[in-house]
Amino acid sequence: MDKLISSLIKNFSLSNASSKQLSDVISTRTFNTGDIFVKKGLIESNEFLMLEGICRSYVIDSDGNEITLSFFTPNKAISPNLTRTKKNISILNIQAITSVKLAVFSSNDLMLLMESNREIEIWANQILQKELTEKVDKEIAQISLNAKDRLLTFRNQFPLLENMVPHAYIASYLGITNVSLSRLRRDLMSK
Amino acid sequence: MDKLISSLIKNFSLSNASSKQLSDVISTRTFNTGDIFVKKGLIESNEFLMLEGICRSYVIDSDGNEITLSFFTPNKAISPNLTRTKKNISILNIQAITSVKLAVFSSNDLMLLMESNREIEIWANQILQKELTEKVDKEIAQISLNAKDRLLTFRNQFPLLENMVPHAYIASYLGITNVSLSRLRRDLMSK
DNA sequence: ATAGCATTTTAACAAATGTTAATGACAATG
DNA sequence: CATTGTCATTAACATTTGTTAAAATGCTAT
Repeated sequence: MDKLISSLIKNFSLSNASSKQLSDVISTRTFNTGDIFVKKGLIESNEFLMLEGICRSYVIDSDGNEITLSFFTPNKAISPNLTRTKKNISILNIQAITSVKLAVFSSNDLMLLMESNREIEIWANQILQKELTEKVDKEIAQISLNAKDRLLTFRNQFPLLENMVPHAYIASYLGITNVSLSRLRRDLMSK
Repeated sequence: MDKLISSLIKNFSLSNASSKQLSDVISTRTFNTGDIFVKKGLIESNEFLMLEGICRSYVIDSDGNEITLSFFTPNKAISPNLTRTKKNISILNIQAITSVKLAVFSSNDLMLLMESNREIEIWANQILQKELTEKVDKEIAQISLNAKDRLLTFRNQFPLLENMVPHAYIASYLGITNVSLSRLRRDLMSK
């Protein structure tokens, strides 16, 4: 548990004291490649911090296709519960796409800590606002950039992902087909 | 102010008592067509409820084009402050696209009321969650539907808007050009 | 009413992206 | 080490969407 505390301090920018408080309500969990640990339609009341591995959130569209909404990499928070539930029911799925290690704590415990610890309150609100501005940025990119520029933006944001996760996940994240992604990769190669 | 209270009760599903409490911190404001009353980069700490007219939120992309992110119609809340600011600075613009009448109150007043009145707390959280799920729905539509189906979805969601606001606003909301919108309108006519 | 301006539509063509199907690369398995 | 299955690439063609420019329409202020 010592390692968790130092990781919170170093990678999630929390003070020593706040990390200790948080660690009291945190447990760590591991999942295997492919595990879906948040499921659309089920009650969900936890928060997650990425320690190791890669995850994605996704939904199924009206044609039955999976659409990746976000990727999560180490030392980032997974979207706050508030932004991915409706009446405590999850509106999306979250899947481990490598083996992953997560810090897990209940939204309720976090709420209590936020009330008693100003630093944790600020920290949690920063995570929430980051999530929201990322959503706006993604929306603007999706509307104003063509597929090639969206891929370049993606590569910039997630330099390692393209070689680590199935391209189908990336294609749906970019709003294009697998075939188009492959074509863009070739076009960008030759330069 | 009586009219405001009855509007809150009827159109925003608040109880009589809660409406009264809210109305104590609410003032109404009117704006003219074209007025930009929330500006990107400026401090912004108010919440808005739509009473009359139509508004939109928008940003300027890297090519200098305006991109409409949302439309707001009567008896709906404008996106909560939390979702459109970063460190209390607005990340987008909000503009009246007809003459509008709004109910305005400070985010801080709302926070205080939420702490003392459980019903208002639930009401405000519902507005926030609705905003967030709408964002996810929009993202899914943008990725998984072609332009024609996005237009049909838009018409379903805002039956009157297409005849009331400049098509350029709608086109950027749908992620297409004005010319494409006009073409789709013709294609859909002939059926 | 009309001149002037902004918006919408139309047309012709170019570019981007989707669709389908075949091929290639690679890892897992018997 | 052959076989199978999954994923990525390629090719050919179809469709959608973008671009540019001109024409039509609508709106506003004299």
